Amino acid sequence: MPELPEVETIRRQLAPRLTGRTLGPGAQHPSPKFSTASLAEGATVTELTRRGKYLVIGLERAQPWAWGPDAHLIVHLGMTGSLRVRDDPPDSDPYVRAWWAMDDAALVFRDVRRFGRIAVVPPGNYAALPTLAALGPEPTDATLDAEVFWRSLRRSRRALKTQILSQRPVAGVGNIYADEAFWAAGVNPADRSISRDRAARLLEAIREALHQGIQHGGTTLRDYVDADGDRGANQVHLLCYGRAGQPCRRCGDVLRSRSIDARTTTWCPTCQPRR
DNA sequence: GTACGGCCCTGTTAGC
DNA sequence: TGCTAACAGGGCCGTA
Repeated sequence: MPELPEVETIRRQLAPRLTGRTLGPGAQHPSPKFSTASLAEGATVTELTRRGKYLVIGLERAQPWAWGPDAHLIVHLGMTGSLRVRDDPPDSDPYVRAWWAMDDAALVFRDVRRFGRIAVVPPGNYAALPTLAALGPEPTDATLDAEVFWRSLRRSRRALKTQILSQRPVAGVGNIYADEAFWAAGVNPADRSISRDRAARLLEAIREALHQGIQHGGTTLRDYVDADGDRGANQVHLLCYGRAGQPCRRCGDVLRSRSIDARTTTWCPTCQPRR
């Protein structure tokens, strides 16, 4: 499931292939989650950026939109989404939710479970995407220090993992990297409060987990492929996520699993005691 | 404003 | 073997 490292991997691959190219006519799934993709037709790609798990594709068009000559094509990959430049027409693939012709190729958004999302909006106007509009700072944001992070976590009494998955304290962390970071920091994900020192460790662990994910081209458990259609390599480096019932790599105790906020959560009862 | 539960969606897996 | 139910989960929305 694409989180920040997977989206960043795709962004880096697609940026040189899309920048300056014009998106031609294509097709869209009728769901409102994808149908506005047609608004990008006729536009030229100016840049590819990323906010959290959202890919933000800058567009400009000679014939302006209702709001002006520039727009953002927002792509969220959901759980099973992929965005690729393909040579072959995607007509026969039932899981393609949107595509745009590009000269002799096509930009193709494929998403089996339809948890993904596409939107064309005025630049910076993300009202149609509430989570993006209220997104917390990027993990690399220099203004996000331990103090800021700790104060953000202190504002709520929800489980710490729920807060991290909300994308508010920091952007881009999903279930996999959250489990990895909580384990690395020795913080119990079900805790509802955290000390300043432990918040600092958790923030550092989140940054390290995401950095490692990017270095390995993302994590592929089942569906994720990058813009080349290749699987990521980070899954062999996971130390906690998906290892319930197996021994902790740090202390040897058996890792446990429970549901937090309807997300399967794996943790070590010895390394990550409740506080 | 915050917390929480339910829903969307479909391939895979477990259980009978 | 074949069927059914449970499961996976990011984001959104309605309700309390």
